[in-house]
Amino acid sequence: MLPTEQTARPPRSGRTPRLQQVVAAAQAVLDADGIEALTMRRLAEDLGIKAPSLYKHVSDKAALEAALIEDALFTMGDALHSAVRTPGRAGALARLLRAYRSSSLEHPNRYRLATSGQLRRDLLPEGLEGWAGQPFLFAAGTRFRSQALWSFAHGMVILEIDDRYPAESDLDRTWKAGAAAFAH
Amino acid sequence: MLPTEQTARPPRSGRTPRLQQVVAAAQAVLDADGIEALTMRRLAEDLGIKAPSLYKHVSDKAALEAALIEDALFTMGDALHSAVRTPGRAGALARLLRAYRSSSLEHPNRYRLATSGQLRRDLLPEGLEGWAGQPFLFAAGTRFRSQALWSFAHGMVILEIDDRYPAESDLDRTWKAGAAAFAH
DNA sequence: TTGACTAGGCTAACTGTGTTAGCCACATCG
DNA sequence: CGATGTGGCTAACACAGTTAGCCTAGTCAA
Repeated sequence: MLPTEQTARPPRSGRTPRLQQVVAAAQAVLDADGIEALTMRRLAEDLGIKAPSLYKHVSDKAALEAALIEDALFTMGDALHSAVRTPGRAGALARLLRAYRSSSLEHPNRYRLATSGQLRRDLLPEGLEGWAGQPFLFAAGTRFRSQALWSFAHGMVILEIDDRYPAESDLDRTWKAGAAAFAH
Repeated sequence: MLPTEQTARPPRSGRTPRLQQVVAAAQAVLDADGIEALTMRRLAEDLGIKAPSLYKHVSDKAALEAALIEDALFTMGDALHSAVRTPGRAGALARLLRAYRSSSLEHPNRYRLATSGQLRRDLLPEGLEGWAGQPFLFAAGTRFRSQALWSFAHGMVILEIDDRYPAESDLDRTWKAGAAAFAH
């Protein structure tokens, strides 16, 4: 998600049907029980096979996670692009933030996987990150405001997912305060 | 780091001398080679003992990590408090952000450990988080602006640590853009 | 001085993790 | 018919955290 210059939506990586089933099962585990539950043995069991058989379809666990990250970035990127595109230019920033918040909190485990820790860019479609972050550049004007806005949005989401805000927090109002700050 | 009402600096947790040596060695591993290098066997080896002996001083690996997190939050909290206290109220926001950025990037592995993922609050001194985040409330005025500002700062730092910005990014200017947005 | 207790080490071993080597059954197709 | 590719299997390895049980040296009270 690095807002740079104009980038087209990159092509999805090719997957065999069986691999697609494996990735789908992995995503189900991730969504249901979190990344620490996503073990090769658990995944294999859900598929009705044994763990070593997974390596007929995936080279690594890292490659499997990269597939999940790819899907997450495509889904989120689509949501952000459509949020920024829809009506007119006015209000694009608010719509972008709403879309960012809702699409990330809808699948918190996917979001955390896709946006935390080091990213194996060599396992992802080239340009995917840049394309997904594109809407921020559109909504914020300059590159710097775009990155600052993204930092704010990511901070909000990841801190909420990781349960870092006090229980009594009114995060709606915090989002509004941030949006107001960046609205000029 | 949850800015709420006024909180005093909590007391450090008590540690036996030997435990303090263990924690210090763990911090050295963390700083040098990252959290994934911090294994019980590696830590024991650095101390010249065997892994099971560590359990004479620490109940869990989680408790060990909690000790590292505690130290990180105290260090960072002190830096933030002193940044906000120093001269006058004017410019407190800019000084706070500078202190946040520099003190976190000074020890990126500590910062990531302390601020990412679920926090075992039951293993930390009560009130530590709130005290450490206190300066944000002072600098931002309202609770909501405080949380939004913290989200921005955390997003900036963690995305830089995790290498999520494009290589050509001028993060100085991005920080300035964010600071300007929150300055009103 | 002796005995109890504590601190702090040790080895052996268990479970769960990712992963590899090597084998085997079946389908497809020249 | 036979070759080849697909997709399973078992056995096994290295390394993770962790536990049980044992041993040694020091401290300290009776």
